[in-house]
Amino acid sequence: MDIAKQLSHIPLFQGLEPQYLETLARIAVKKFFKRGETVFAEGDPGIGFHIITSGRIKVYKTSPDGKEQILHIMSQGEPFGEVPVFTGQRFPAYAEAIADTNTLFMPRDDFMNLIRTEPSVALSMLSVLSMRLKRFTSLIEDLSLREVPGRLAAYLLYLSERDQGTDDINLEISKTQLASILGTIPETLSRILARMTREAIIESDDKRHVRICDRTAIEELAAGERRLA
Amino acid sequence: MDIAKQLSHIPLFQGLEPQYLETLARIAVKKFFKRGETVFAEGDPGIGFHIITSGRIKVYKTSPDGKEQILHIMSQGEPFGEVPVFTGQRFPAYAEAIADTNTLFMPRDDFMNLIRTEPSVALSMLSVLSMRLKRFTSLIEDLSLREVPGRLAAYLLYLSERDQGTDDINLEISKTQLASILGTIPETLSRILARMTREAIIESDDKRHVRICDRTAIEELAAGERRLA
DNA sequence: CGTGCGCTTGACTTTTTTCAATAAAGGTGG
DNA sequence: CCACCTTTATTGAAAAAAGTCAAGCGCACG
Repeated sequence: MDIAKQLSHIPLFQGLEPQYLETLARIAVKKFFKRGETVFAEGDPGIGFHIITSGRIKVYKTSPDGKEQILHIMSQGEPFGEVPVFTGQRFPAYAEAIADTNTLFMPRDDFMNLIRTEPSVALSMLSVLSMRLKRFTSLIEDLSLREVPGRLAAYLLYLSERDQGTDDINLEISKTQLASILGTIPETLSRILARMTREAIIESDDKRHVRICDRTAIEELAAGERRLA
Repeated sequence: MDIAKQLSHIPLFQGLEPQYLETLARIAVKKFFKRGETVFAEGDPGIGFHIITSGRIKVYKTSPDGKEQILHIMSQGEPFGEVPVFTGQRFPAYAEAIADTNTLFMPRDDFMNLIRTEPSVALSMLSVLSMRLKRFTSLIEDLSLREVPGRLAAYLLYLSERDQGTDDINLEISKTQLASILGTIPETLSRILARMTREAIIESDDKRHVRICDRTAIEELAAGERRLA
């Protein structure tokens, strides 16, 4: 597919004039990653960043003994790996394809040149990084100030809201990965889902799906006004 | 003092041409906050950001029951509160002066105009936000993958390194605030400092000072290769 | 048709928090 | 300069939350 056309659908480049899209299209490199493949590792030098055109990527940290904390899961249209482009340092985390994924790779130097001549791209990128800081802020708040049931409740509300307030939530990821997003382990998540089911707050099958039965209870859990028995 | 001169010392504006410094100086507004005063609250609209010229600011989140997680402590030359400038949304956290503090306040619209005409400022700001993302990444890693002794050890190493590798570390903040940075409570921190002292890894008096006695042990704790008895 | 991975559950351990009490330090006003 | 009061730090005992280890189930995939 035509790269310029793909680029024109990326939020980061919305409103960019066609001539610059052409420039970008010339410098962008198509890449493909098989499910399970590592895109970059913590400590790798960051010579550019990726934009996802299809598939899904998880960005995560690991502990010496193998536990994993997912920082975000990125899908179509989202850029990732930009931090070392602007700090000039190395990747602070790992990235791995959790589905077969196509990306456009933007080499650092070319992209920096574009930014120098095209302020709207700089502003878009500032917005992207700021949104990400905001999300990290929430994640830190969750990890530090809430217990796992509260984090789970907040996450379910977030997914529900993103899908127009539906009660039928498609997790889209495995429960093991959900545990890693919530900063816990599968056993703990499993137990808490069981408790919430027992209290008729949710229904949960094993098919990456959760149904909210008592939204008020979920909201109270997320707000810390309620606890599970 | 002359605002343009103050601005010329701010890393964010290094290398900016004098004419732009003059422009900035005209739009910047001097502000003063007394120790304990709130600079902004979570949810406030972000009509601009601050740059610290003297003093110290803590940026933090709170839980319903009053526990507090410090996101960062900012001092001279550092900007804070930029996120809503670029997201167009509200402040995602609180900011409070923990010492008498002077800032330069940069109104959003004027600053955005500067960025549109001066790419070097945009690049500086991208660098600032990227560094912050990197630090948040570490904080998330700490909170999720390490226990409190490991976090404390990593923090001590960070402070030591920042001060040219000295063994005599000046915390500069109260132990209550250190606990809040580490994502725990004063009691837990106190106990862990006591255990580390008992094992002759550190010496800790109550005067915002810690001395590293066994650096290897600290490094092993930070790397998760060792645990306290 | 088995092998493996994801998920669940139970029993147990570890870590951290909570609650309470005390001690020490620092600032304020007389 | 001292008494007083608030804040900060420490310690113990008990409770709660989450993690570890181990076992078992079921479904998907080769």
